[in-house]
Amino acid sequence: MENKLAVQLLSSIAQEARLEIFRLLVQAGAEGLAAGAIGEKLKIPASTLSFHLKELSFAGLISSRQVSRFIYYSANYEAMNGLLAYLT
Amino acid sequence: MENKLAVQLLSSIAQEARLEIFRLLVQAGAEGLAAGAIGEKLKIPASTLSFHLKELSFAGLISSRQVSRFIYYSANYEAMNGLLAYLT
DNA sequence: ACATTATTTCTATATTTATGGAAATATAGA
DNA sequence: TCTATATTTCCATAAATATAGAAATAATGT
Repeated sequence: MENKLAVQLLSSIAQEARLEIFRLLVQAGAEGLAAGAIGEKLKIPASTLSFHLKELSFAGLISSRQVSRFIYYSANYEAMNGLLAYLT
Repeated sequence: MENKLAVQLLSSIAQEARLEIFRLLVQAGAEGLAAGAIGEKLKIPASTLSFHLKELSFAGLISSRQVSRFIYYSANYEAMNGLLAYLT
């Protein structure tokens, strides 16, 4: 992994809301959680949440899939493991 | 470890210059490196470097000790390990 | 087609963080 | 004490990031 990529991954979770979101998604497991459920659980306004989800997605730490009108987000363990490996 | 503390640690290395500094100090081992040597190696102006070193110190990721006119900085492995543990 | 619900994009604004020159401070040798 | 060198603090400025309301888009069932 390269420095810049590592910084991107780190930046994406170096933020309270995003770290909470990520950890919540880790707990949620493979099925993940719909955006609305995340926002409700963490009390984050929809547009703010969307901004953070985009950041995490862009960094590759989470992925999403559409289920009817909902968009389910789930944690990407591999990306996180890659980061941990780089830091060690 | 608590969320806010983790964010603080993450923020301190979620920055290109600081991640480079930290990694350089990990390589340097227990003896560490003087501020000037770090700045020279990484081509960072003194005042900018000082700012970043303060950030890393504040987060507890590095520590410093004075040796004559030099200030040697070294990596704090424990802090990093604590962070990694939290993220896993 | 319409109404409903979920999510995102747009936009402005606020806040935080980074940068580096100049001046100040600290340490030590002559 | 004077001088040289190392590092930090001060300061202004620039750049990046976060926030959230309002409007737009998307998906679905009726």
